[in-house]
Order: sequence, then C-alpha cells, then structure tokens
Amino acid sequence: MGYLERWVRMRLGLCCLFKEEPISFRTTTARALSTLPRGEQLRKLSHICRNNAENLLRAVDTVARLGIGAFRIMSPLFPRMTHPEVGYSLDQLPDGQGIAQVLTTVRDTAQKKNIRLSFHPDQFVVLPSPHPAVVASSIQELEYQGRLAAAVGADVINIHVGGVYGDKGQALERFARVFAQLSDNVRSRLTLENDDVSYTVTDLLPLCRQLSIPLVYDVHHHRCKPDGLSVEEATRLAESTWQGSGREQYCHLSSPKFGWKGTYPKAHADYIDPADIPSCWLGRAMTVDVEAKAKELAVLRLMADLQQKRLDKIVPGSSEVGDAGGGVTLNR
DNA sequence: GCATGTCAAGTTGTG
DNA sequence: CACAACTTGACATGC
Repeated sequence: MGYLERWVRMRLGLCCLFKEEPISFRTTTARALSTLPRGEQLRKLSHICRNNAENLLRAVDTVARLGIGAFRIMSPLFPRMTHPEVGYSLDQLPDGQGIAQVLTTVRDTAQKKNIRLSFHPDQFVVLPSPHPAVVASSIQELEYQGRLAAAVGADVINIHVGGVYGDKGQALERFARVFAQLSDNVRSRLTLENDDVSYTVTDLLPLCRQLSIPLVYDVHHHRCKPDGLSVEEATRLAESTWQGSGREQYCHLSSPKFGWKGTYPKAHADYIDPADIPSCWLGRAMTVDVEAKAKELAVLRLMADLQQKRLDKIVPGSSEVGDAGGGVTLNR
C-alpha cells in the first residue's frame, strides 16, 4: 500500500458487465418459457440461475484481482423471477440449494476481498405510480432484490423516484407512503438517485432527510439537469444523508458520449474523460460507480488517470486535497 | 453457422 | 400519435 495509492480514497465500482473478461450472464424470455411445461421451465431456469450465480462469484474474484472495489449486480441475475406467469422461487428449482450455496460463497468472498456489492433495479420500479398494479409489481421486484441483497451481503439497492404525474410534491408523498410498506430488508438498503429528467438533488433532499434514505449522487445526471447547486454543494449535501447510515457515500460518474455541447449529452461514453471527475471528490472516502460502456477497461483507465493526477498534485506546496485517512487505497 | 428481430414491466419528451 | 431512451446484451428464430 504505497503512498501513491493512499492519496485517492475513492472506491471505484464496475456496473454489471465485463467487456473483455470472460464472464457473462445468461437470460431467457417469458415468451420462450411459456411454451414449455412447468417442469421444463424450472429445469431451464435452474441451469441459467446456477450459471449466473457462478459467474457472479467469478465477477467478484475478478474485480478484486483488477483492483476494482465495488460491483453492481445486474437486476435479472435470476431472470423472470417475479414475472406473473413464469415467476418462481429458488426452492422450486431443481438445483435451488446449490444455487443458494453459491450465493453464500459470493457473500463470503466479497467480504473477504472487501468488494462492495449493490443493486440498481431498473425503470419499471416506480413506487409513486398512481396505478396500484405498478406499485404492487414494483414492491415485488424490490423484495426479490432485497432477498438477493441479503444473501450476497449487498448494502445498497439504489432506485429513482420515477414519475412526476404533474405534481412532484404529491408523487413524493406517495413515495413515502409506499416506502413505509417495504420490508426492513429492503428499507435498510434502499437509496435514491437524482435523475436527468425529473428529480434533482434539491428535489430529493427533504424526502431523504425525512425518511433517512441515503442519496446516491449522480454527477452526470446533475450536469444534464442542473438545480442551482454546485457539484461541491451537491456532493456535500448528498454526503450528509449517508451520515448515521453506517455506510460509505455512493456516487455515480460518467462522461457524455457526444460531448456536453452535443444534441444528446445524456448518452454514456466508452470511457471517463478525466475532465469530468469532480476535483472535490479527490481525497474523499466514497464509492464511485463508473457508468461507461467500456466497462472494466474504463474503470482501469480511470484508476490510472487518477494516479496520474496524484502525480501532478504531489509537487511540494500543493496540498489542496487533504489525506485524512491512513492505509486507505483505491480498492479498499 | 450466421444474421437479425425481439425481449415483462413505466414514464417522459421528441419527431 | 408513435416511438426512442433509460442498461445492454443475449436469446430465439429463420435463412
């Protein structure tokens, strides 16, 4: 653990997939399953789930080997598990016990190698929806990911608020009411992220404080949908929502594919442009998920860039970023 | 084999 | 009013 590594305290995270490492996750469709008798469905699903659990284990080993400190687990790790027609539970699968054992190994391995695991349910989870059926399936999906998170030791299930329906305040109130119905398992892990269309950090802060929900700060979304806060202010305010949670602050970072002046800055680039790294993040203890199409290659390049940045700043007299902690490295 | 259209789900904004 | 964009492949089908 050299002096060099101690400077940058960020724990960098990989999102879901690998570009070059031979790790892949299988899936299936509800349509394909629906043509099979139930027994065949469960056998097919069992194979896919076993494959995915084993690849998750290899993913944890691999990110640890690469010096990456966090991994976001793809939502369909167990595909179609909450589907109304072809849904299933692990103990219905022929190899359900074996799959559960692999998940336990994932948890132990992640703990031993200090890899932080998280989930990010996708856009279909919309807690403030006015449609009861949408809320019900959203809760079901969250509870599924909550059980999975508990099994593998993930401490974050991060979502967006979702729709506005013409009245942000009322939507946030509905969110709070549904939040109260969630299990402790989900509630203790749930976090809220600012998005690039509707809900800014400013919009989310009161709700996050009221319900003690940590705020995941996505700086790219913030830049696409500004709210008057500077990046520093947003980072600091988001950090305050993590205090008392017993967990390290979580942020997201990406670069625009077509540049900030392009017609569509929301699209993610293959790599992170070092110019997009908020300088106020340097030297802070936080987890940063790297949302970039080149996947692990992008995280590795960012790590190298950050260390280079450290070299630039190491010149005597330049101490704008403090080093408060000891023994803290890139891949804590 | 290989190319290509499809895949559960919600919401918003654009053409 | 229809459709793409959110994440992104990989599956399933048909030549």
